[in-house]
Amino acid sequence: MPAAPARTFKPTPAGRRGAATAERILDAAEGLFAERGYSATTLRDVATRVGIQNPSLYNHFESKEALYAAVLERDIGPVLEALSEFLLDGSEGSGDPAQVAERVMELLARRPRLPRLVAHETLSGGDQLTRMLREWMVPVFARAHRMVEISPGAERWNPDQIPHLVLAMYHIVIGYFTIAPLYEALTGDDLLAEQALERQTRLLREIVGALFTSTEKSAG
Amino acid sequence: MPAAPARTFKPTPAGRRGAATAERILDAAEGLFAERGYSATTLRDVATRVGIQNPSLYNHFESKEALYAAVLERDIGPVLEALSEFLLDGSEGSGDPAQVAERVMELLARRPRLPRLVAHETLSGGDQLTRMLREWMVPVFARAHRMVEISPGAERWNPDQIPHLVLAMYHIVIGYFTIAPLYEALTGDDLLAEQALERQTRLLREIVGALFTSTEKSAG
DNA sequence: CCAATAGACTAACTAGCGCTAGTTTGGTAA
DNA sequence: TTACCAAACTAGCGCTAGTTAGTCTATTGG
Repeated sequence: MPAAPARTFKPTPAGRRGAATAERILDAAEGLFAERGYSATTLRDVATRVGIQNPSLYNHFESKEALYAAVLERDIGPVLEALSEFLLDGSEGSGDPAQVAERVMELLARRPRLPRLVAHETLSGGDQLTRMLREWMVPVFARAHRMVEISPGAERWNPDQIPHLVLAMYHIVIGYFTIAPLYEALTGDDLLAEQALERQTRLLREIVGALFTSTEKSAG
Repeated sequence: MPAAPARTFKPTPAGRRGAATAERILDAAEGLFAERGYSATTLRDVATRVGIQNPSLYNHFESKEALYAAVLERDIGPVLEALSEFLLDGSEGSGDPAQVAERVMELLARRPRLPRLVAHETLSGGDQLTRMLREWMVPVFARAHRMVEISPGAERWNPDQIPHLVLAMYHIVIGYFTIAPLYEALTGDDLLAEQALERQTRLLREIVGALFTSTEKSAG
């Protein structure tokens, strides 16, 4: 029996149809939190989107904060899991920045709202950032840092530039998903469409390739 | 009533000491809006930071929205002006992506809260983005797009990848300033310190150099 | 079949928001 | 000095937020 993860919220055991409603609530809340951020999202909006009255939310989550935490956990959990699995299992290219970047794009493309949630958090949560985010962010960046250090072409960079380089790659990826709604509003193009996502993945591959390869090209 | 009293026209719309207070209000509001975003910032917080009572704000700004608009305008205006001046006057390197990027870094380093304001806007303002932001964002991106098209090494990119490339550069720059407070909270390092800003500028120069140069190096 | 209960509802509370009204204060100019 | 007025203050209104209490209903296990 695998150890149950620390179930911090969910006051009610949630019966059969209750579990389904909880899921719908999470979907609605995810969308709204991703669009507007925590404080601009009201529970009445969430409830309306679900099609219930707002006090009914309390049958499934004990507070707005708990709902928010549940949304984050549901989204971040699988991504982190898949990512660290990919990184740890020593499968081909798990140490190659380009392939890691590609994998991240793949994972986020399936949860395109997560980057916006993270962006809202990193914007508003300067000091009091969600514990969850703190917990994964530091190790993930540390790992990326190490990966860059041992990548080909690392000698091009000053050691103290590597954190900046990692941040830059992070922002390219997160920023892309984050700006998608605005970009569509301004230009009409959907950055989350399959074609656009492919373009972005290809671009990312080329950028990483251009930055993490010794100046002479060594195709493999 | 006639009796138009001599009343020499006022140099400032607000009285002498009033103008100074308005400036302090703008400073305080800028900080809070940049930290927390619009809806998470209360006028009472702003007033407290200024050291006055919140109704006094209405002696200087007619509403929260007006205050917010004033903050944005005060920050964005000079940057846009300086930037378009640099781009239009045909000074050396005004068509060189690396130098433009450097100039942008310079401008933003002097107003490090502006990127956070913009980030909040682009995150929350999907549909109802501030008019101001809409007005500068599209032309700025269009100009960047054109610059990339005619830059050396443009043949490396598919035409439909160029918008993505521009976005990527945008996100590297904006993201850097945006994440600074969080980064400091997590690592203790201040990304807005002079040294760090220099490192970032150098990094940006190298990244742009690696991406916007024909594969063979042609130093000039 | 009935009692238990998950899960919806309505009603309403409290806190805090943006904002207004009316008053006081202190510097400036006649 | 005195009149004026920008700009501060205190008090509080109306509204909406998150949250709680209590009720009704329909599914379900014994």
